Amino acid sequence: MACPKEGEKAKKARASEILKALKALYPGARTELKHENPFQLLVATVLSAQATDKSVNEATPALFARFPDAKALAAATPEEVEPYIRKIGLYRTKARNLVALARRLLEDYGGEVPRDKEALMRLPGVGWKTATVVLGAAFGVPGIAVDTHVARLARRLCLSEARTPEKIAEDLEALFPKDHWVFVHHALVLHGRYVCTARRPRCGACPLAPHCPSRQV
DNA sequence: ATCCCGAGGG
DNA sequence: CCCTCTGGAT
Repeated sequence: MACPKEGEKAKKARASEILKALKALYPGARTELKHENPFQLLVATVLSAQATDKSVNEATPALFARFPDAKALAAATPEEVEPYIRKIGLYRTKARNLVALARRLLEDYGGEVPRDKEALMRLPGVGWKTATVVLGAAFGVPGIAVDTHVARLARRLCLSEARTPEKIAEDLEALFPKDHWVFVHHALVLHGRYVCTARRPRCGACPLAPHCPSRQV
């Protein structure tokens, strides 16, 4: 659906209303970056592709106890890794990819996670979304990581009509104050997961509906 | 556009 | 049972 014509000023005001509604709706959503262990964050983020965050969170403690860093993971075979990530699904492919990732990390960067977005994206299994998450949560580089949830909501709310994650992120970052980016990202993910779902959005139960050009009655 | 090749949920 | 799941590579 096409978004209605709207001036920049009106759009920004609407974004502000949306932010306010999200604050009320998700008071527990993250507001600050976590500064996690770069390697473990990278692995967890790669694992989250086509997987539920819940399954990833349950699997990672044991995985990192056994393979705490790139060196340990690079020395493993995919078969050794599989048992630790079985419950995540697609585990065969993921185990292969994870070991390949660790080996590249070890060969090209001495086992460290590079802080550069282009370098991160050159790693196997790492695309724009994963690179953005890692730069943010591991190194404190601000940026809205646009995943399928965020992309869908940004477009439904007519906060962006762009198609690529990069462009959508640009639009969102222009609409919300930088110190709210972390919250906006997390809140949109939660909302996309539970209310504004891909298939049948629950517009009737959505507090954002008054500000949403795409709402269904 | 399609594959990946599975667990968990509605 | 069918479908989804915080993607990335081809």
